[in-house]
Amino acid sequence: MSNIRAIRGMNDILPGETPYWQFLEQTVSRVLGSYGYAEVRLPVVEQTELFRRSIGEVTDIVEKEMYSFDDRNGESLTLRPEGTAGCVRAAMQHGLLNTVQRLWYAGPMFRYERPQKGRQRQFHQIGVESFGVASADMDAELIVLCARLWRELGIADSVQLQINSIGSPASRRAFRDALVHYLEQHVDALDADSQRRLHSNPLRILDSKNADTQALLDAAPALVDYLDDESRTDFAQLCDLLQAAGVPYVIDTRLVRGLDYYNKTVFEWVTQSLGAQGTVCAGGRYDGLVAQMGGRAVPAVGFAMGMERLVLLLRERGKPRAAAPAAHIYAVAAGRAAQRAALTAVETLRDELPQLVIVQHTGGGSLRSQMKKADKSGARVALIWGEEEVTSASVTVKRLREASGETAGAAQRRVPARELAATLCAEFADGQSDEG
RNA sequence: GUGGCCGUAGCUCAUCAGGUAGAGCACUGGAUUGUGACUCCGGAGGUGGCGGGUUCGAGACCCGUCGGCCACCCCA
Repeated sequence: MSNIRAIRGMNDILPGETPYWQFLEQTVSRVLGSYGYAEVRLPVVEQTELFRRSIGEVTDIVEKEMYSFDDRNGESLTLRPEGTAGCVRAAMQHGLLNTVQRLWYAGPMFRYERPQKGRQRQFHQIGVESFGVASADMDAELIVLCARLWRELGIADSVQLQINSIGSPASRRAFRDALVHYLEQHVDALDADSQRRLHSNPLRILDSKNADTQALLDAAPALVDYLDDESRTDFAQLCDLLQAAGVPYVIDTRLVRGLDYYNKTVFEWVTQSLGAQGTVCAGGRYDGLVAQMGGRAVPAVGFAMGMERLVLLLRERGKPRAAAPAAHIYAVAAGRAAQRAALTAVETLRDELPQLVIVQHTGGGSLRSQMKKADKSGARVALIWGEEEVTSASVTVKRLREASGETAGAAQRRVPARELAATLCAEFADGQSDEG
């Protein structure tokens, strides 16, 4: 085996996997489309500055996880670590923000992290962003949309919704100061990671996994008590709408988000069945980001789903509905003349019966070995061309998966070439095209 | 960046007190010079992740390194 391997944390998605991805992509595209969201396709590379300014200088992503490099002209570029920044940039650049915009995108993101279950260096997200609506009914729309998506994907039982409000920047600042003030008096009781975060990113201490730290937080100032009136009423409205829509949720007052641009509503869909990386979808409001990037003040909400994590859930739930189609027909030919006849006949067949999956044997070999391939392809019918068929302008049609009990005589017959399409049409008329 | 576990054929794994590797599946040829599945016979495929050390001798022991998995951190 060659020394050249895929980069750590950047995985190949092989034929056994792609049906799950296709099912996911098709379902997402359909559901989002039905809510009036339009797909955008954005560059994978952006100016490094874009991410520094939007995600936040002191976040782990910007500090140590970005794949950055200098372009040939010396400009610093970065493989996007998340999608929102680029989406905002594109919307601003092309003047899409004069009206309400509902957008979505899907694609690879890059973060230099240690791989583990549900986490890799190149991973894929589906992002959904809404611009221009400040009220909580928009937040509700996004969450309800998620809930529908989980139902369509068949994983609704596996995920749980957690929501919170982190308030306006001003109220969060006030809370932050109070929290730091409180924790500074208990520094020694904090775990090492939380001590480090105390001044860099104190809000993150709230969702520390350390039990002692969590105990300490019980007596700490609570984010809820610092919320501004607007955040409070908007959050109440969101809860009310979710209730009306029948979407269950739990309020997690310690839920915060890692990226700087969030405000007000934040939410996460989490699962128990993915190990330590249980967040399958997360997002929130980011009303200040567009202005911060130099645009008008445009309110926005959005979220991102981790496709690898969703695929893991789909796999747990068994076969996807959009499986790769097994071959219906395998075409076999012995000899040069037969090969010519087979190729042209099969091409004609594809014109006449485009819904059939026809695999044409290539690579020669004995008829026997070709038939072995036919069997392994999973095809229900083999078409056989040999000398006799060529001279008599006919084809042998052989059933490979005869239901037990049927007469052996029906298993194989020779039909005139011009009747082939009609014969196969009848053969597959039951509509049961295939089963993996 | 830190920690734990692991690294033998394409895949799943085995072997032994340290004495130059084996099975199943998959692949392939044949048993039927025009026909698959079941069965039978044969074949190919491994520098035992890589490098060093101990030893008369190492896949098995030691060290290093690379890679994988999981966890911390962080996040989708």
